[in-house]
Formats: sequence, C-alpha cells, structure tokens
Amino acid sequence: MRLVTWNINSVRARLDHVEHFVQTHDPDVICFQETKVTDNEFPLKFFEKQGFSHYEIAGQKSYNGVAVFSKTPIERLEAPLWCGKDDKRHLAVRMQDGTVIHNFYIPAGGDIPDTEQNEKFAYKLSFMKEVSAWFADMKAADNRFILVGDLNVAPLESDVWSHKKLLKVVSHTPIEVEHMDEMMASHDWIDAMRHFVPEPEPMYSWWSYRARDWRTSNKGRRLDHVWVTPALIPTLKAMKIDLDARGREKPSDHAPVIMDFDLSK
DNA sequence: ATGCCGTATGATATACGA
Repeated sequence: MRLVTWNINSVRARLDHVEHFVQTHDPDVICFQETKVTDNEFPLKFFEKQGFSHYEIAGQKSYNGVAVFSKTPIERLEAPLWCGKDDKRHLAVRMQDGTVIHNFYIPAGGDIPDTEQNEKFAYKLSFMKEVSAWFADMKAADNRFILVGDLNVAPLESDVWSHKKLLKVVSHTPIEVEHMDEMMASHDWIDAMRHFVPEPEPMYSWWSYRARDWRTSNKGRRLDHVWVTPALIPTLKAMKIDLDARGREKPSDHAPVIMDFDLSK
C-alpha cells in the first residue's frame, strides 16, 4: 500500500501537479491538506479519472481543508470538533483491512511564539493538547493507526536547516516541540520518516517560496509527518520525499511524502 | 530568515502561510 501525504496549497491550482504525481508514483491513498475549497466545488471528477473512486473530503472556502482519496473503499470515522472550531483540519478514515488513517492539518500558529500576544499560537498549542488527550483515551496495544499530515512542527534539530536560528521561529520553538512530544507519547506513535532517515541526517519537506533557489540554499523544514502505532512498524517498507514535485512550475511549498507499507504483515 | 512569494477573495488590497 502506497500512502502519500501532501500539503497541496490549493488543490484547484495544482491539478496538473497531482496528475503528474499520480502517473509517476501510482499511490493507493493520498491525504491532502490545505485544499482551500468547499466540498461542492471540489474537483471530484478529476480524481475519479485518476482512478480514485473512494474519497472523503472536508473543506471550506479559502482556508484549510483536508481530503483523502483512495483506490479501495474507505469509511469515514467520527472525530471531535477541535477547540470547538469546525476548521476542516482533520479527517479519520478506516481502510478495508481495518487500518485507520488520521489526516491532520495542525494550525500554523502565526508569527509570534507567545500565547499572550498571539492567539493563533495559543490555538496551535491547544489543538495539539486536545489531540494528545483524544489519542491517549483510545490507546490500545493492537491499534493499527497511521497519522499523517502537515503538523507544522519540525521537532528535531535535523528537521530544520539551522536549529540555532530557528529556536525562536514558530514551527521549531521548544514549547511546540514539547507539545509534539506529548502528542507522540499519547499513543506511542513512531516517527516513520525517521525510521528511514535517522538523525542527524537532515530531512526537510517544506521550503519557503521566498528563497530564490530553494534547492541550492536548502533552507528547509520537515513540517510533514507520517507516524504509525507500534503494531505497524513491521509493515514499513520504504519512504521518499518527492523533491521533483517541489521543483516543478508553480509548485506547492510542501513536497509530497510517500510511504510504502506491506499491510499483510 | 520579518524576506526575494504564493493562494484566495463579491478582490484592484488584505488575510494567511511558516
């Protein structure tokens, strides 16, 4: 099973990118974040043509929005209204074999890493707190859960181009890393990307649009994640961050992350 | 990295991203 997570930064602005990606990599399931479109405006016919007959979408106008497309049937699961907001940042689905996929778009958190001065930062931390409590409540040793998405935190030193320079930059501050550590501990989540690229090897999935030459300067951050519960560790087969997608004309600022599983194990 | 950019919107400026 080939699973992809991709912050697409507007699905309608990126259909040619999706088509090229699907033809090149043939994923079975794609989890999108930042679709930026209401459900009734979603280009569903395009995805059906690409071979994805099964989907769940949760969108709104302009901001946020998540979607899951699958070649095999998926069933949507109930999930909370995080922080009391219907912000379209989470979709939970179950595949036919019982594996559950959680697709998240965690709030970016604004510019100032201070909960007093910046309510977006407070919202980001509260969101992570609520997610942690929710997963802690449903913890069971045999759960086969996958959590993917744009989590908007680069927790490790080697997840950013300069640990020192980003310590006070939202996405890599110690308080955010603490909240992410708590989230990981809440269900014994394993960082499946780091399973394949251990520290201290740098690993990034996002590069700012503002860099003149993102590939050469390589001032990236690893904001996109694939986590699995311990029962799924033996099923992990391969991982790739598709830098080619980031290098195409008018790309998303996030690269797709591809994870291959052997779920028969 | 407070920026050299990009997306969306009853838009010709503004909110948001990170």
